[in-house]
Amino acid sequence: MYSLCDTIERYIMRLIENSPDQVVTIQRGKLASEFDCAPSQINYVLATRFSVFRGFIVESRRGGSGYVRIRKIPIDRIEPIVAYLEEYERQLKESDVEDLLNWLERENFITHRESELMKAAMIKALAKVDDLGIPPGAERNQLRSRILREMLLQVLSWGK
Amino acid sequence: MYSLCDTIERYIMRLIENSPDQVVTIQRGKLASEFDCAPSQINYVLATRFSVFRGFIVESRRGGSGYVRIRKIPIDRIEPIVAYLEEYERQLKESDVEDLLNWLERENFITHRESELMKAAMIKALAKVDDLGIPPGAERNQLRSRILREMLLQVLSWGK
DNA sequence: TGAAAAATGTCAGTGATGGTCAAAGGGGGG
DNA sequence: CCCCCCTTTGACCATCACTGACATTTTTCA
Repeated sequence: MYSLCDTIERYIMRLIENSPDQVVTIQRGKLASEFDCAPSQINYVLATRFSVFRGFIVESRRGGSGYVRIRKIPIDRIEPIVAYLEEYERQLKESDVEDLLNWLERENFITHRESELMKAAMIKALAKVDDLGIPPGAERNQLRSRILREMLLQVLSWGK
Repeated sequence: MYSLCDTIERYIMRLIENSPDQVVTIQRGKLASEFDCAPSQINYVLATRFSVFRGFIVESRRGGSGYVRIRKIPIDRIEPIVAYLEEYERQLKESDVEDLLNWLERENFITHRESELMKAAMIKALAKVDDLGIPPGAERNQLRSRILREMLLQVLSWGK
C-alpha cells in the first residue's frame, strides 16, 4: 500500500534520524538510481514531504559535485511561525495547515487531540462555506490563517 | 432480504472485527470490483453505515496508491453532544459558545487547553474578520456554528 | 576563455485514485 | 396504486504520484 514516494520519504527520514545533527546530504541522481526512478521524483518527495510546514529546510547546489541537503528545523519558539502566517495569509493552503500542525504535534507543542481539534476548525469546517459567501481561494485562506493565528497565540501563551 | 449495501457493510464490519486494532484499510476501486458495483456505492455504504454517529472514523487519500481507512472508535456518553449537534443550524452567539465549552470542560469531555483553543478559533479570530467581508451578525454566527459543529464532531470521535 | 560535462530545478502532462451530487431504480406501507 | 425512502448508478470533479523534456548552475579541462 506504500507508494514509492512514501518509501523514499521514510528512507530519507531514517537518514536524518540517524545523523547527529539532524542533517543529511544526498545526491539527487544517485538516490534516483537506487530507487530506480526519475530524478524529478526526488524533487517531488522533497516538495511534498520535506517542506517548511513540516519542519524541514532543503538547500542544494547544482553542477559538478552538486548535492541536496535536508535539515530538520529545531524550533523552540512559535513566534516566527505566527509572523510567517501574517505575511503569507492569502497563500496558506489546507495542506499547509495540516503539515504545520503535525509538526507542532511532533515537537510536543500541542497534543494529538489539540491538533485534531484545530484541523477540524480550519479544514473540515471551512471546506463548504460557499453558501456563507466565502468562496474558495485567497479569501478563505485568509480566514483560515486568522483562525490559525489566534489559536497559535493561545498555544504560545502556554509555553512548551 | 439483504441489499448490496448491507452485504458490503457486513463485509467491512467483519474485516474490522478480525483486525487487531479495529482498523481496516481498503481501496475503493478494488472493493467495488469485488462486489461488481459502482465505486460511489462504497461511499454510500461508508456515509450511511460508518459515520461518526455510529462510532466510526473514515480517512482517505486520493491519487496513486490511494486508500480508504475505516476505524472503529469507542464511544461513551455521547448522547448530549449528539443532541446538540442535531441543532447545529441554529444561530450561535459568542456567549452560547462560551457556555457550551464551559459545560464540556466541566464534564471532562475536553481539557482546559482545548477549551481555550476552541474559544480562540470561534471568538477571538472571528472578532477580527470585518475586512474579509464577513460582517458581524447572522452570517458570522453561522460560520461560528459550522466551526463548532466540526470541532464537536471531533470531540465526539474521542469518546470520553 | 569557452565549450562540454555534471549536477539540480521547473513545469506541465498523464494516469490512478477517491469524492460529490443529482437522478434513476425499487420495494414496502398507506 | 401511489408515495416515500432507501439504494444504486454514472457523469464529472479533485487530488496525488510520477515522468520526461527542457532550463539553469557549476565544475572541469582543452
